[in-house]
Amino acid sequence: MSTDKLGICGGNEDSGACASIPSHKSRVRDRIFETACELFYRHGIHGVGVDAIAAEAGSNKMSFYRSFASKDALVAEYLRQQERKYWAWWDTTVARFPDNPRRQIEALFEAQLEIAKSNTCRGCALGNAAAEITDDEDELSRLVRAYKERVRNRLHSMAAAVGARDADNLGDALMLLLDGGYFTRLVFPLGSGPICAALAAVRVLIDAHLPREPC
Amino acid sequence: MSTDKLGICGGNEDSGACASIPSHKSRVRDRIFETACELFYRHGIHGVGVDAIAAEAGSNKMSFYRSFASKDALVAEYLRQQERKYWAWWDTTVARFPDNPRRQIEALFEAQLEIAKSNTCRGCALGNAAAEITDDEDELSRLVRAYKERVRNRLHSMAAAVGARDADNLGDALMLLLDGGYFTRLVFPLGSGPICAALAAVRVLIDAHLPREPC
DNA sequence: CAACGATGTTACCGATCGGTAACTTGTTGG
DNA sequence: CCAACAAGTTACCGATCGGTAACATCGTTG
Repeated sequence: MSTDKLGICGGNEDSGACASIPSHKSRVRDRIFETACELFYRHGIHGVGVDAIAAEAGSNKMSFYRSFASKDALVAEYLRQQERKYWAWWDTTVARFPDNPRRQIEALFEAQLEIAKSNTCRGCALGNAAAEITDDEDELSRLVRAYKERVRNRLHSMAAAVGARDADNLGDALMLLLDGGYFTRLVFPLGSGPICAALAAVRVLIDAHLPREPC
Repeated sequence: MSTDKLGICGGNEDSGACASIPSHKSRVRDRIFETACELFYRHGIHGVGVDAIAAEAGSNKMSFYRSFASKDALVAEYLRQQERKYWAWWDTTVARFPDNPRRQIEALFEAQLEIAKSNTCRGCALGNAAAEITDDEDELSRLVRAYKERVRNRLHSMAAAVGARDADNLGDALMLLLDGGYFTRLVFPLGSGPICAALAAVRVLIDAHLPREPC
């Protein structure tokens, strides 16, 4: 119950491709970071302490603070990586259907459902963080807000590409279905929740926003 | 910045109608409880301590523990009241259109949007709690799960009443839109978020699930 | 007035939290 | 072989947390 990957993220590790980090001086750091990501996703940010992270990574608190300036810095890095992984998943999912915007949208919801069937899935990491980070206008809040706005913009673009009459309206509806799937997945187990109805709703909504051709 | 009501709940206080409580031995208790509900909703459950609740209510921790067995007991009562208020809001909203299931559904989303425009709205109290309560299979988790399942069942029933061919599928789609609205409201300010597109999507989905009549 | 119950006040407890200092171990490489 | 550095270890700090004990105050009621 430890080495399985995060639920909501696509896949590929960012091995080495992350800007100009001092190279391989960070074996322990990487171990701690991966452990922290798993624990944050599973038990929430408030629910995991620095001691627990270091211990679960087979290290200790002092080694943790040699690699991270503070817990907040770690959390910010966690959120940023979640977003990077999310967009990687999004891009590879969409790339399977170039020049077919409608299939791209459907593929996104198909892939979301597939991930939701994993028992390690606990919805959207960034969105869950939004429910925890309530206080001030700090960096964490801005991170989550910017992410959600990017999702919205992308859906608007895809709705426009599919030829919707009111692209923003269709994109917003798609976002409600997407986030509704993530949100309900927190409560409904495995593949039995309302998220199973998302793809059918997506198809209906796209059809309704297309210029008349049926009939 | 204190006496305004909760954002997501309809209205009416449960003045006196709550089973066989020892009557009026609880002036302080009520004050503390109301304060706790506001703070829990605004800052999350983990983000509010017993000291802060008692102080904000003009009392102190010792008086708190004379009225509540523990913080967990208070949280459970908070969640139960949120659900009671939610169903009261739901019932009064729906009751305005008896014998018209379609208008009932639309009215729910209209009322949700109206509440979402309030600046005190932070989405669904029970749902937000689900993102915080991650650990065990305790009472809080069961409370939230039971609530969400009741919402789903009600939407299934309403979809059946409206005459949908696949009522469960339509009800699930409605639930995705509903919870998507709550979830996105955590991040998007006031009435500018994707939730504004919910009602139009609801109408499209209902139409699509009705036995053919257009054309 | 006396007595009682409800409330406020202060001090405290043990646990946990984020964060730091000082020292030791172990590996690597010139 | 020895210097250098990464990592583990232990102990500690102040703050905060949920929760409790003991005592002071106040208002009501008989």
